Amino acid sequence: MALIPPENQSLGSSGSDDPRVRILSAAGREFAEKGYEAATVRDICTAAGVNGAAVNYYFGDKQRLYIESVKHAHQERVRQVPQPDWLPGTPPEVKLRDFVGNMIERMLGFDQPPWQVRLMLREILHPTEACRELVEDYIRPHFTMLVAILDELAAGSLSQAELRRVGLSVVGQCFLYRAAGDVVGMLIPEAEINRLHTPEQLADHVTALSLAALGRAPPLTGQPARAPVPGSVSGQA
Amino acid sequence: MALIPPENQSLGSSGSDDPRVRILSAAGREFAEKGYEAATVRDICTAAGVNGAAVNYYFGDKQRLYIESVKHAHQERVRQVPQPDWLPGTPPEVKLRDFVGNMIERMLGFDQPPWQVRLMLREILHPTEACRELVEDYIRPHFTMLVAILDELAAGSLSQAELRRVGLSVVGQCFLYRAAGDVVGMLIPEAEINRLHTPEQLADHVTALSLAALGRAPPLTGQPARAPVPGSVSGQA
DNA sequence: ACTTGATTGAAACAGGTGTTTGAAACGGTG
DNA sequence: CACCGTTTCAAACACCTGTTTCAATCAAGT
Repeated sequence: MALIPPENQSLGSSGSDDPRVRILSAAGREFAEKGYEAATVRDICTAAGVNGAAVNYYFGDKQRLYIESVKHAHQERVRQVPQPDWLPGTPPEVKLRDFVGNMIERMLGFDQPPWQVRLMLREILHPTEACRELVEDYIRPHFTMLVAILDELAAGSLSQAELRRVGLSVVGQCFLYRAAGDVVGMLIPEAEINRLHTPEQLADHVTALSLAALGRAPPLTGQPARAPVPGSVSGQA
Repeated sequence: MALIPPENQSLGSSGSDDPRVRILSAAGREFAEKGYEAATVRDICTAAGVNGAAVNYYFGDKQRLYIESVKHAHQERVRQVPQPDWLPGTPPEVKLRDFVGNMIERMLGFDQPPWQVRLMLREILHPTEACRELVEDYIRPHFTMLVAILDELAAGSLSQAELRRVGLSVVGQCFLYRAAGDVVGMLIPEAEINRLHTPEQLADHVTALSLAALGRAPPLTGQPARAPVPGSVSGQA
């Protein structure tokens, strides 16, 4: 009766011989596609090529298997797409473009397995126990980096709270394409999607819009900023 | 054997006497909270105060009940928060602020039951059969209206494709708060959430940022637009 | 009051779920 | 080889699911 599963693997081998990682990988795919309830332990084991009792042997529980698979996918993702790193003195405009491009590539990149992001997306939309770890280890560092870039761009003229709001605006623009990609595909003509909504084009668009909003690039219309219409916005406290 | 359920209700009575709407309402709440698979017909019937066979009697199927409950929630939502309508000659800046405020209120408004939006959100993230109807009846008209407002703001200097991209940027900023609200709550200090992330403040922020990006309001930093740094963005074809 | 149709009710059904069991196979070590 | 803990396997176990059944109940219509 070895209830405590062994931990002594030489690691690194994300191949196919270790039943643990085979189960984790299959579980991630299955959970991402069907959700927690609809994904069955039997299907996962079949896909992993192991016996139905293996998941309980190695993970004890379906719930703990789910949490482990989320963390596994997250770790794989971090390994695949490392955070960008810049030489000192790099202009913040370039940093923003790199950051946005990196985020979009990580969200939409076609050369990477999509199920890992889908799995994390589920966790973001409907948080469970695994979410807090995901935020602290993965999302918060990225967001902090984005806020720092925006701080450089604003040159101290915006408070931390305002910077965070702008950061959420940048993230939101990218996030929509991943989370509501199917609906976006219904709203935009297909030909336009293929031509103008590539990861590169989207990164350019989001960056250009954000820089223009911060006054670090010309407005999208090309026109100079006009005084706002009398009875309109700008109703801040 | 009346397999075809009766349709002849005098309508309007969203009260509690009609078992049909009682089931639809309970089903919407349940589906929104737990998802399609995890929500059980038994719990729905218990919550609705009807017998377990009623859902099959009135809707025939769990799946058809789900579709009907999505449509029901959507119709309720449209009734509760009608689209804004403006007098001719209203400045587009005001229209944009109204539109964004309306969208955020519909997504985040605290005075309304959140389960309807949660249900539609599930459908957007993981579309099923009910999604297409949702897009055509509900989302596309709103998006078309937004694009028209942006067209006014751009004064013809942007193509339809560019306008659509800007529109998605506007929607994405709002969408993030609804879809990833829990994660946003983890990233932003709680005091800041309560003070600066009210629907009103968010609408002001999104509008100001978007107008600034279009050159119809001063940049967020207050600084005028500067020429972009040499080797940076703007790498459009 | 009687009939007729629509609705409700409690119980049962067939199927699939996560999980457990106990024995068989494996792989080193004395 | 015999021994050992570790790992695999097929089968079974409760349990819960959506759905059906069929008798009881209700609300007019005549």
